[in-house]
Amino acid sequence: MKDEKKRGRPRAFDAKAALGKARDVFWDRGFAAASLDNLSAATNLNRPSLYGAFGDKENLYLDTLEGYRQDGMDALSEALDPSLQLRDNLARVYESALSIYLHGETAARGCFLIGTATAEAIQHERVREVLGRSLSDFDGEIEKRMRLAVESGELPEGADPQAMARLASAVMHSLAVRSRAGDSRETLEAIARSGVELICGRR
Amino acid sequence: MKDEKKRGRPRAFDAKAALGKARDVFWDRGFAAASLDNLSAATNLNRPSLYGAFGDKENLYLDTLEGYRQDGMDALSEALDPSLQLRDNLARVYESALSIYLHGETAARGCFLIGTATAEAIQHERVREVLGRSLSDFDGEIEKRMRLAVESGELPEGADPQAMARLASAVMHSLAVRSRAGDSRETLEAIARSGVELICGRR
DNA sequence: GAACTTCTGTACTGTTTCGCATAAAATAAC
DNA sequence: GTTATTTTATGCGAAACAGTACAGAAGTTC
Repeated sequence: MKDEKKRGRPRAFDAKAALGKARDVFWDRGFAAASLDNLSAATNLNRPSLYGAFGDKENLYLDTLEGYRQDGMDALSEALDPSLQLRDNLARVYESALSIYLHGETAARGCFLIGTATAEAIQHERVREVLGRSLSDFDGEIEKRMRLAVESGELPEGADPQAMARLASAVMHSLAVRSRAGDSRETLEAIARSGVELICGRR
Repeated sequence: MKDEKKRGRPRAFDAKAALGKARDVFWDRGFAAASLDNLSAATNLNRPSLYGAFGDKENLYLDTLEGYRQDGMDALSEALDPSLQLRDNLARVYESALSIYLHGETAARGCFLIGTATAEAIQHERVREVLGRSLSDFDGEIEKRMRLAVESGELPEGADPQAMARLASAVMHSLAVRSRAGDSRETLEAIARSGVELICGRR
């Protein structure tokens, strides 16, 4: 499927790597403030190459958002390994999120989606669509794990898996915002810990 | 203090009203995508008047952020009336937030700070500062109420007021993001309700 | 090897951007 | 009324912007 040799001159760059570089530019500057010159410089691609591969700026941005969403869902599924306790699952979810948001302890970038797509969501319907879908997919994946936890007795019988999942997500949304606002790793880790405690009960 | 008649030609506009109009533009479009033409049209002010009154675009934006922060703190203090139960306090906080975020049921704008300042926080240090201060002031105000609740026995003795306050804020951060992502009022109200339940216990 | 197809680099276009220079208008102080 | 001071309106200007035309380069297919 993907190795059908297309004829004509082949690409001299790796589209996936270029998307990653472009994503970093959007992540730092937001969609509106990122210029095609910025993107061109970061990817080492001329504007015509960018257009040829990804379409216009909005399309390129949507592609980076979609990639981030996918990566996030993969990390989430991994963190929610049902052979572990729910409290460990949640702790892993937050830890994995923070490792992305804090980006190596130094510059805090927060969540790419919440940090940049939120701003564009009003004016750009397709951005709002990706953002909304990302949030609800995230909720849904956690909800599945919550449902298991109710069945297995990890959570009390009357607990509402959907509500619990949304609150677990809420803690992550808060980490996303706060890390971009400059909060320290210690503070964020403390919030994650107390979130786990509140949802799963004290050990 | 404020009525010292300055000489020279007096202003033909109400600066506070103009700030409100400018804030609406930033709220919809974000800082970077809002042009001075947009702002000038919305406020009915020429660009030189805007510059004279508020300085450059970033300064104007910072002023609108600061005003929003103030309004938010006022609304928060009012909602946290300590003669009511903590659970009613929180419910009022979320209700008041949603009334702003949803803006009359139709167009969901979310939170002005979280929806727009987050995007600029990396590149603009002064924006990050206002955002960080807003978040921590909010936490602090709720924490005061939580401390009272522990003293009065509304919360169990061992409860950590700071942690509880940050989690209460987290629910609001999530409402802020989700409303801008297009979630329905019903969904958001359900999340607010289960947040109150989780923090204050079932009735 | 010839023909065809696709990609890359340069350079361009027309628009939009922010911020300001300049001059006229409106008030206060004298 | 005159002068000083501040605000308005028009409109400029230099830079940045997104997107593309075009020509040459680098492959594939036959």
